[in-house]
Amino acid sequence: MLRKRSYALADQLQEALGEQGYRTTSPRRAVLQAVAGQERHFTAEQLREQLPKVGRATVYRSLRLLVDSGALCRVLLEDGTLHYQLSHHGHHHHLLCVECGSSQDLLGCDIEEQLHEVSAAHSFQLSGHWLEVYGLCQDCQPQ
Amino acid sequence: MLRKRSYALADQLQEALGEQGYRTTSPRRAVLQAVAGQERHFTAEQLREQLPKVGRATVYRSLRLLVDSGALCRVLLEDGTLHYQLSHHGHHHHLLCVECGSSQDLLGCDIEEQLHEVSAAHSFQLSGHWLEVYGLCQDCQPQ
DNA sequence: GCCATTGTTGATACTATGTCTCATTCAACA
DNA sequence: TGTTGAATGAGACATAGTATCAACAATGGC
Repeated sequence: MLRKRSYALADQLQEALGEQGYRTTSPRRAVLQAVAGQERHFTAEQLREQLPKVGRATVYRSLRLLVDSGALCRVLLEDGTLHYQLSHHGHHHHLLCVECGSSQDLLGCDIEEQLHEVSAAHSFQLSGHWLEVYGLCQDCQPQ
Repeated sequence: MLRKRSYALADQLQEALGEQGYRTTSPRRAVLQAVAGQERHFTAEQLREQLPKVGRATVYRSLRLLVDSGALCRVLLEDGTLHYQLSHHGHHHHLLCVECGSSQDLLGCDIEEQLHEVSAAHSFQLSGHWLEVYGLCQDCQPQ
């Protein structure tokens, strides 16, 4: 079931890359399947460990492709390490649990709007931003 | 004038570290003076180039001390590089100009409050966050 | 199906940005 | 002034990538 979904997702990613003119190669497919099978955010090296037959450079290149195409997003953990995560929505932020490492997408928030206002007040023309939120998810809070 | 202010600032930083039980050593003083003389955010390596006689490890250790003590804050640029910057205020965020590299502190904004609300709505117990804002400062905007 | 084109791969070297180790030095205090 | 433990610095190590380039292979035209 999960596996089935992973394959479907991998195919979908593959197709998206195809539409952008990228070729379908077997290392690429392996990376996509591994990415599609991740249940939470992961590092490039973690992914690489799961793909011993794929070259390091290829793993990194594929990750970059996926980030550029919007299928993956980068997540900055509190310890400064960069992780990757499947991105189902457009631009969004993460609620990262510092205890169990889970992450929730932060939706329905008008932070952007507020940033625009504050920027305008500083005569600053906003073009982008980076936001990560750290804390404890419901399951990790003391009752 | 600037130089005078730098020295005063360096002394102030030194004193702050002293109060926390750290010793006054000459490499440390050199780092503090270099930090105090920076006009904008800088990388560890940039600082190190200005201190050829101080060991690499010492520069990094001093930077960490200053960040921990709150005198410096880390700034994540849009290209992913980590810079440091004198921190006059408590917790705050930066408006970073992607053109000229200047940065303004983001004050008078109730992002934190809003984050608390949104987190609560997700049953998430917020403990910290990281926010950087990118764009064009007033001087770099096409009139 | 075969070939030519050109994107892709992977081994490896390199870069950037730190941290760790440990023998030596030196600031602070008695 | 002597003692002691904190601090230093040279250099090894770690992490997270990027660059190079010869070899390979996916795709499209024939």
